[in-house]
Amino acid sequence: MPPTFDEIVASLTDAQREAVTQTDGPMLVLAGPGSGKTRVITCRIANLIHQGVRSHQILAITFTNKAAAEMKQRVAAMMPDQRIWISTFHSLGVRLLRQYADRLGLDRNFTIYDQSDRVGVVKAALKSAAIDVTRFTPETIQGAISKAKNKLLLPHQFEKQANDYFSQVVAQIYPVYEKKMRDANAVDFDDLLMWPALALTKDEEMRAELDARFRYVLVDEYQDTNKAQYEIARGLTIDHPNLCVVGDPDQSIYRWRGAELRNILDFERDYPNARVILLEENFRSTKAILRVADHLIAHNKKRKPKTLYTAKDEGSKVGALLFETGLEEADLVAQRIRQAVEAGKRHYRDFAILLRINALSRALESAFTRQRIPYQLVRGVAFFERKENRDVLAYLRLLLNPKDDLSFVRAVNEPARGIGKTSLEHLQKYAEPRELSLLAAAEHVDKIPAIRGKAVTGLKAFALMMAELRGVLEATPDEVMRQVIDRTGYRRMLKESDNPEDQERLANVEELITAAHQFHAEDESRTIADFLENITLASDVDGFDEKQDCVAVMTLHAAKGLEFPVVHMMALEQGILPHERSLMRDEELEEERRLAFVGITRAQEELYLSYARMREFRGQTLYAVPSMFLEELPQDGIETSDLSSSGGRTSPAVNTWRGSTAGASKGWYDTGFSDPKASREHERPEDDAPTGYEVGVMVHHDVYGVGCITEVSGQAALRKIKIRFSSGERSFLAAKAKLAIVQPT
DNA sequence: ATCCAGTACGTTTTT
DNA sequence: CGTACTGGAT
Repeated sequence: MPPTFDEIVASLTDAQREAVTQTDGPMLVLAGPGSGKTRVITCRIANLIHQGVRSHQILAITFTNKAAAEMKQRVAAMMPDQRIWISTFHSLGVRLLRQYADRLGLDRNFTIYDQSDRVGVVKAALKSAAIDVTRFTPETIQGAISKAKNKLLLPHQFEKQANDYFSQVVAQIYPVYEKKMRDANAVDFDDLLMWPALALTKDEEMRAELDARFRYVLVDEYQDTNKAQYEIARGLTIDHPNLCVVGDPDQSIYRWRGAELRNILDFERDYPNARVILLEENFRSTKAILRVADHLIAHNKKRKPKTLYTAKDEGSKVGALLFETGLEEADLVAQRIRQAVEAGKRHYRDFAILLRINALSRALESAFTRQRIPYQLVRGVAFFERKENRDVLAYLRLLLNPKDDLSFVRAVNEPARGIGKTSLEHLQKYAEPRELSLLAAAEHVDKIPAIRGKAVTGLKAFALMMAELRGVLEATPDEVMRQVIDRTGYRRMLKESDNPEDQERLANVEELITAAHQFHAEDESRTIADFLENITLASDVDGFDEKQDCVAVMTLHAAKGLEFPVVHMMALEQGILPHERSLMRDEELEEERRLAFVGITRAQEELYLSYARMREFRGQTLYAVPSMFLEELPQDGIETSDLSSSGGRTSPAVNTWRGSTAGASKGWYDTGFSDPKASREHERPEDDAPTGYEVGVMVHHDVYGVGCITEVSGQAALRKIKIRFSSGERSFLAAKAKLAIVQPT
């Protein structure tokens, strides 16, 4: 029997209850980590409904789709059958843009470009504006445009305040970029916030309409809102200032993305009669963990101090673990996890490994695979970023939005249709002055004399095929996907390829059909367009499934809002955490410290901070300097163990390396020995005695059938090979496995 | 037009 | 170390 609403309210602390029951007027909830923030928000929503507020008058905004889904579920548990609008800022933006498309001068079928699409647009803009900048990468320029948009600066406004050379270059490209976006009927992530924000500040009629519609607005993770998001929240709550924002300045980790800590710090200025509630009691972590977190974050100067406390036990000491190398770190952390599970103390799902950068996950993946430890890498969108999947999705995007030139270029010659670089350039030259999309130009290919031969028939066939496929769009998402894969020839291309990697690509593309099917099965009203939108707006954590019994591996950013019994934070080394690019500026360094704080406060019972003496980086092994944050922890609160293979015997004191070489500022020191590849070269006599087992060779196994070798490692008796069968990947000792090489026919 | 091999290049974090 | 792009050969 679930508790009644009254029982739930009764179980809240005084501060929490006040945040839940004071529903009218502006409210700022400063919620420390683990202080029951989500509980407060969901109870507040439930309470509003309890008081008779209509569910469609409530808008709750979260940071990720996962958080939104969770919140919906928790509200539904208390107040069933209510349809409350809970979404991310970006999803809200999409809905507003589609709803008010006419008013904003947008076509309703716009495509949402992700960052890699945007880089493509910048490249195209550079090309068509004939600007040749070798000094700045398209990525950097894209980043600057993104920043401008976060600040709600349109091209002409940006130009006015472009003082340095870089900004002036960006100012030249920004309007071209915008033109291309409009021509392609595309919007980027920032547009999803910028357009609604500008509309709310400029179109009073629209603003008042929306303000009246959303009587109660709640914003989670308010410390991470940027100017555009601020204006959206503000614009919706002028006539009905029932805005409740929840956040923690100490957990602000998106400054680089335009987040303005000022938004939360100045809330009381914007809403002078705001009620401020502090949630300082932590219900998540042990005293030992909380003390470490508190001590660390106290080193930030630009900060409002607050006291964190918990009624929980002291718990075990926080462990600082030193390893010899990054590889050992991964191996031994994996081993510790496995031993705890095998001893029956823990489940795999109790563990999380938190990393500053994604690149660190490689070593872990290999350690987990070797030790047969189940894990999930929380990097949800990676699957859709594979070339083959992007290709297929490009077809779909082009079908839904024929003006999407970027997708046209991507799809038109994959599989090959004889349309090369020169033909495409001719097509572009024809289309641009005529304000035609590339697809429309392809339909007129007869009028373009410069295009000849195979390219003519190829373009015609492509245009015709797209026209035919457009008729399929009404089918279910999975059926549309299947038709696209089949009728574009994409499946055939992969199937007939003799490159073994293409068989995996085929499997991935087929997985898209399954994904579309599942998407539809969850809610039958969803279309293929919804599917595409969902993919582009998905965040990394969205794919994380805490019910699966495996170790979670993710970045510190992705971990925000989650909690785990045991947390391992890895690579606490200068240059990684804090990241080398933050070392120059105090504000960025403080953000790194907050990032560490977020990581530490994810832990409920046990926390381990690990680092290594040496770390392989970009092919060479460098000495690492322990993170300055380790020195900022209460020394009596942590227990340091040297688990390195040398046991600390041979290593000189870390301090003797400091500040001597050029690498000092970055925190890296050359170890003086060359990269491991060189030494591996010595011990590779196995290449002289070929066994026929090479990557790409097809083999037959008595049990698993035919598979393809994906990896060969080790030598002689220890030579191992990894084989991918249709049933999955398996490793064998080459000497023992009953394998026969299948001769290609 | 296409393919491949060689090189240049860069690497935080993400909706 | 890996990928992405360029320039050469076919």
